[in-house]
Amino acid sequence: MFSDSTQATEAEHSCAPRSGSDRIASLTRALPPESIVEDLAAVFGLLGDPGRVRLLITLLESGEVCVHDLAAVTGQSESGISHALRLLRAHRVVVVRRSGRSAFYRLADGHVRLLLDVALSHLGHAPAARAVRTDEPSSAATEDGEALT
Amino acid sequence: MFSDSTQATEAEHSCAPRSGSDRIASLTRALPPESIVEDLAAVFGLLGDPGRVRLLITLLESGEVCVHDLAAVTGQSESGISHALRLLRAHRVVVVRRSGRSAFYRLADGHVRLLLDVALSHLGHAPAARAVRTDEPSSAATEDGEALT
DNA sequence: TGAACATCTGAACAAACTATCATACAACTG
DNA sequence: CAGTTGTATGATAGTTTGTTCAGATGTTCA
Repeated sequence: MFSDSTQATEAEHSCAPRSGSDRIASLTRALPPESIVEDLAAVFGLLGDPGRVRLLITLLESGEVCVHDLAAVTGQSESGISHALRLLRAHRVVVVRRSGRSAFYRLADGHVRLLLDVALSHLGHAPAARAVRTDEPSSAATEDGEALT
Repeated sequence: MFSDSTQATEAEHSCAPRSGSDRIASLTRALPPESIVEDLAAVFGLLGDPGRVRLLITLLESGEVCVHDLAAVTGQSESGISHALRLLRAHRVVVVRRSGRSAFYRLADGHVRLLLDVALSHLGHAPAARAVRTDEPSSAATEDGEALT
């Protein structure tokens, strides 16, 4: 886990020249190696497309689905689904089981469910697909979120 | 949470005409509304860039950092950082506190930490920033992951 | 074997994004 | 007040990404 150091150097922080070159150095050192950062970004990037999100949620709900059905459910072309699955496969997000001329895909592990749930709770929506909690009205809209013009 | 229904209709699944139009219908119904899917994808998309990942990890480690220092730590231009922060702010991933001519940013909530940790554990790396386990050599490469040519 | 089927792949184009530069603005300093 | 500093913005060029089409591969069945 990333260490939880919310104490920072804020009080003495000047942000002007010499704001804390040692603090900058230690923060820089704390960054993971670039290869890991890139892997992280790549995995998140995979989830950064509505079509792939629908695809993954479908797999989440049903366990194992073939390409043809994934296309039907998510409303995308079978070619598009195949391309998407290829990317997801390469990053071990999904695994395939082939049987005859069909290919059945499922999630490789439980991480995706967790990621989607955490992101949903960030949005303020309840993490469930159907049981969407509409309480906790719009606490999110009262904050800072200026809608990019 | 998304319901965990790994039992599916797999046995009877034919994938040929009439593979289970009712199953397809029910899976389609189970998909969240498009607006939520798009919000989900948007948030993940924000994490799908190495520069923004470094930025967020820095905030994760230090609590509150000004734009100038974020640029120094993550090795990006101040303009680039400012653009990135604008996007993150719009999606309520970070919040800003202004003091004088400086702007101090911090994570809006704990979700980001969770997302990064889950994604890291998916990669098979230890979730820590510095304590990167280099054992478990390439167990990941033995699976299916065909490296896109 | 030949036709229908399920999936996969490569190439091409449009759309979206990133990085960069120049500049604008507000706040502090002298 | 003029100059400097920290941050924010707009526009642009260059790259990446998603989508689509055409076709390739491998499977089943008559």
